[in-house]
Amino acid sequence: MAEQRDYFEEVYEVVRLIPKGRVTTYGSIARYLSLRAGARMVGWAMNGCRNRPDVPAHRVVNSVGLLSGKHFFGGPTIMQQLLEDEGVRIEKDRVVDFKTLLWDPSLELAI
DNA sequence: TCACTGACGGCTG
DNA sequence: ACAGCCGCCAGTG
Repeated sequence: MAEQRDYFEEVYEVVRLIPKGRVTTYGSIARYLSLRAGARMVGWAMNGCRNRPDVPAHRVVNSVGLLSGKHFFGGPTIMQQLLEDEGVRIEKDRVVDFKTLLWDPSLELAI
């Protein structure tokens, strides 16, 4: 179907705005877009972004900085390598200094 | 139609 | 700090 969920596109747009070397969370995106569906649907939206190379899904982690979606990158270390290549340190599938690197659209974009 | 699952998050003990 | 439970929406058996 040509008609994707509108919030899918909105999610992709926000994800594309994430600066290199920064990360954000599913919940932050959901809150920024006022998705009452919650973070789960953001994750579901990311599932559809696998066909979209321009969407840096690796910069999206869960609320504790855990690379919960690493297994969906074709390998258990792909997501980690992508992040480390941008200067984000990963330790035990978790973003180091996650709270500092967190890029919350609700704050940074200041809607 | 019901039940279970999932790239999550918040609340409670 | 940690573990468990519930709610949220969509897809699948």
